[in-house]
Amino acid sequence: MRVATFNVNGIGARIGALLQWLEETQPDVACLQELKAPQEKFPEAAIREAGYCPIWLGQKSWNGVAILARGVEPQEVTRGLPGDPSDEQSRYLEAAVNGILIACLYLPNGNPAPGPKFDYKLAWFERFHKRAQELMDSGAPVILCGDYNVIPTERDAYKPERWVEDALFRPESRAAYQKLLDAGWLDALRATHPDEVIYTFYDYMRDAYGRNAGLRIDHLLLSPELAPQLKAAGTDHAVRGREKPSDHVPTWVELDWPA
DNA sequence: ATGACTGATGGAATCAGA
Repeated sequence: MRVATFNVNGIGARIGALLQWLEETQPDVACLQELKAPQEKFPEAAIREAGYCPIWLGQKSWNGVAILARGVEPQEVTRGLPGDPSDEQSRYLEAAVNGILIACLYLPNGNPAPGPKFDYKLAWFERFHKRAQELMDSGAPVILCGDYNVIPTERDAYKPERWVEDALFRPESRAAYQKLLDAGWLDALRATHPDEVIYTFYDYMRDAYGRNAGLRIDHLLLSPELAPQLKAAGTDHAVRGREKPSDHVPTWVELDWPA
């Protein structure tokens, strides 16, 4: 079973590239972030024609997440990150697919830091810690995947010294990510590629992709129950080099699990 | 420190992204 995550940076602008990628790689589950579309503008028909059943949480202009399952309806578990009813940003969805609990997240960017946006990021992270622990305690096989907006370590940035003051790389952000790993979640890409330079984001500006000036900020974290089933993980790097690409690269895990 | 790119909104210029 293959589970992928892809920050599409606008489902409207990216529908062609998304359908091509789905057709080529046939993930069993695809988690999408940054739909940048209101609920009613999600291209449900086109995605169903491609063989995928979607659930989604939209929002005008910004954010927005979706979970697509190939040939089966995702069973929605949670809509929106629990813990703050006043939070109106569409950044979190959970669904069960083939007996695996899939959490799709788009963690706040947090810049500029310090400031209210960084405070929101850290508060969001705390709520996420709480929810992640509940899921782990349930004993179910779980994948937490999406755009974490965290550069975990120095090897995950092309020039780490340029990011030390940035919300993606500040000590608070890294510590919050590390806390997940300490709790027992497995960073699937790093686990399967301990020393490799792997990036999942390239800025549109100054030919970042051509210079391989990237960041690794999209992550798939496996619960201890699921970790032994990890067979492979990687990125669909070439997708970033096509016409009208997202600035993020699709990222995936392959699990020894019946699809 | 700034700018360059891109998408959405709204129908120009601005915000947000990372």
